[in-house]
Amino acid sequence: MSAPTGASGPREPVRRPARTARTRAKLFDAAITLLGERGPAHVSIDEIAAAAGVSKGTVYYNFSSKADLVAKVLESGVDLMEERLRSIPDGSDPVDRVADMVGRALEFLAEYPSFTRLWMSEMWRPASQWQTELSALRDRLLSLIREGLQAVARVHDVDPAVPVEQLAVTLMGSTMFAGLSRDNHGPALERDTAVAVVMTAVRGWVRD
Amino acid sequence: MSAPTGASGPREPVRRPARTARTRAKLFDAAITLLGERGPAHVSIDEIAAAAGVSKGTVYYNFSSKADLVAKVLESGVDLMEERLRSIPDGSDPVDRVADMVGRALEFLAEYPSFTRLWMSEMWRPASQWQTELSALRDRLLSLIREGLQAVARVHDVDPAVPVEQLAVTLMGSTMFAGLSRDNHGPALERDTAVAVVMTAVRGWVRD
Amino acid sequence: MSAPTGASGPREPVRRPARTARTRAKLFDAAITLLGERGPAHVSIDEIAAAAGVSKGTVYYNFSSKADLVAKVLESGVDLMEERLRSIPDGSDPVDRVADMVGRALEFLAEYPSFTRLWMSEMWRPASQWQTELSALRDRLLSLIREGLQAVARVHDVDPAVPVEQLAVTLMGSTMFAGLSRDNHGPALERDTAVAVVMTAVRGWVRD
Amino acid sequence: MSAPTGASGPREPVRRPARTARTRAKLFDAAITLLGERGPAHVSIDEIAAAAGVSKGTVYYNFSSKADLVAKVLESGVDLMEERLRSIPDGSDPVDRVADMVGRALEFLAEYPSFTRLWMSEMWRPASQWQTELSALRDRLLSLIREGLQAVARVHDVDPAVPVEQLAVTLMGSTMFAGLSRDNHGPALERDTAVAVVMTAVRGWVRD
DNA sequence: AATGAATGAGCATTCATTCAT
DNA sequence: CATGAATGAATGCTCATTCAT
Repeated sequence: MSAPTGASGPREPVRRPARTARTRAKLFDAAITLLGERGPAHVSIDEIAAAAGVSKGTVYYNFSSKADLVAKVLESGVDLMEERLRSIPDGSDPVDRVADMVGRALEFLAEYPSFTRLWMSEMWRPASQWQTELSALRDRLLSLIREGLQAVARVHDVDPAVPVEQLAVTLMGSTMFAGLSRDNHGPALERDTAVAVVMTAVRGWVRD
Repeated sequence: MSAPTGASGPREPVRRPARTARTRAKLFDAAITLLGERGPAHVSIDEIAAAAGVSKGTVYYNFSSKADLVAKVLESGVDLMEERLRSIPDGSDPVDRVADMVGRALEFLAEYPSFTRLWMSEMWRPASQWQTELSALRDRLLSLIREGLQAVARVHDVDPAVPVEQLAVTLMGSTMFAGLSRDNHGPALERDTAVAVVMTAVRGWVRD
Repeated sequence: MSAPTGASGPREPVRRPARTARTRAKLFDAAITLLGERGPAHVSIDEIAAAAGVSKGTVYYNFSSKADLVAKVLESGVDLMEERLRSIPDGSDPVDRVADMVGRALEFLAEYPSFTRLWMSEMWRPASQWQTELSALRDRLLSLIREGLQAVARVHDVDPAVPVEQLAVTLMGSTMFAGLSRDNHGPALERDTAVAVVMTAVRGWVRD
Repeated sequence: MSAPTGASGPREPVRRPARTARTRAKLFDAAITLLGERGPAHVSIDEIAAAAGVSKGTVYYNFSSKADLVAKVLESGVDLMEERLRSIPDGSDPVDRVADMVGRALEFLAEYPSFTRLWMSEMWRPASQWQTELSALRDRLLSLIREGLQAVARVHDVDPAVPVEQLAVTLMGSTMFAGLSRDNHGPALERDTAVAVVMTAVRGWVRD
């Protein structure tokens, strides 16, 4: 299973970037899987290096520290997820668009269960810890959801007692728990059913 | 702030000298805070012992291993939360009872933010890891929610496309994310508003 | 050869100090030898532990870091040397007392050649590095020499163009180089001859 | 401040492209400073390369190993110092010539404090270590001093109890300590005073 | 002549765990 | 009950060195 190397792209216009890019991709792949399965603390750099087929030194040549590697992996995962959620075609009813977002998110979570677990367990740590702004990553996704909900609020009559901001947070929670639960119990749950379950909240919010 | 040592229940032959009980309480307190703040992997037994004001040996006199300590802490937290959620008076409309549960859960999460964070990041780990049945703990809470929802389904017309089982999972997700978010952003969000936000899902489910 | 564990003494009145004291002594012994022979950078903690017959962890149980160990070794060596130089009986002519000091210093250097080399190579490092005040250690010895010279100046007519302060520094240099040289070329050089050579400077200073 | 690259002499076939020469000079400069400040063990090739503004590979293109670089730096420093001390005009009283040597040495040490510190801390290491013959370097300087002293002995009545050989060693020690001390305490000490202090030993030796 | 990516051995340090007292 | 000294396996990280380009 390939890791969400997403937005890394052709970053440096240097002389021998191909080699580096390949190395990094291999590391991302290996890292995401291991980190997600056992959690950062229970995976050693040695293991990641071995899984990626490079030497330990190479990890440190490409990432400044273990924390940096974890952060970069998390970041690239969120990049990729965001990209997917952003690419939803305009036009349909805002509620359908939110449903689409939820569906795509669930797909993504099913595709990268390791990322999901990793993201889940790091997400709410006091921001300081993995120096990257985990909260910034979180906020990027939350903004996306919020925007979707705001679009809904613009064309529908919604419960004014429910702050969009907060609804976005709970929606994110529902989606992630649904995704993790699906992963845990096998593909028992249809994608559409899962979406329906999560969307229940949106339907309860809209009062038309 | 004291840790949720509460419901450890009459697990051990009660006539354990008082000293032990006090020692354990101190350890639970210290452990819960540190573990929640930084995650089990980033807290050493030394630190916990120091924070509890006992020697390292004492930790091992009272718990068989670090994993055991973490498991016991998690377990006692879930015990306490469960107890609180169970003690909801009968009689009112099932929807109100679910709302009450959500409210109490949010209160609990606010009271023990460290436990919340710890629980959150361990919750979805492949069950093997901390040998305790993390999933068993999860299921105990999920059952509670499920029962609440089933009671709702018994007296209300609910969306048949939404499996109660799954709705319970997403409700748990919403609640925990709401709780964590509240903790992160200060007490900005009123308890009742938070409850309303989470309950949106239930309202969307009920079709009366 | 035993290390200059000197002033460590019965430091802590704790419960089981004997074991600790013995462990530390073994470590000092092993450390001084290895550090002096190859320099701190070329001796690993593993080696020191092995030479002392303890485990690596024990080193860290007793010293907070490698730098700390080096610093403590240096300190205890200087302690011991100072002690020896201080114990010179009063009464004789100040010049003889200085000669006595030089002689004892040379003896000490011959006794602990490893310490000598270590001390020599660390002595003039920019004070910051081994956080201990290396310069403080240096100054302790310099003060001793300076006092000896001042006593000389009090009863003899000395060259006023030569600051005592500076003469002390050069005397220290002569002595250490003489000591190292003696160590390098075997015991070829008699103690008394070596003293005479170093004392040449004092004799040139006194103009009676 | 430029490093004492000076006397590297006509070692390599002179028609080495200018580029190499410049590269080496930059490396010498960077190396001398860093090595002196922190000691060889605490300076990495990366740092030296960076400070010299070249890539790491370039260091290895120009020097066979780190030890080689250190050795070459040391060697070229001693070369330069020796050159300066040799160029003292004949004619005057041998004692004055020795004083002149001491003065020039002190000047040199003040000019290249980094070299001084490096030289000082490596000087007395068991010869094996930096495979260069450190002792050979030392001996070159000692010979110079010895010759100066022998000239003195030829025209003056000197203390026969003091072997010239040994006096040379202590003179070297005095001079280096004086130099280092001057560097440490700022230029507080006049050159001439410093010379006078060191020369005290010679004056004590001459009995006219 | 120079570079930078990759390497892997080496090392300081941490930490759960044991055990004699 | 409790402690603190000791352990040793595990691990993050550094760095001299190599080599294809």
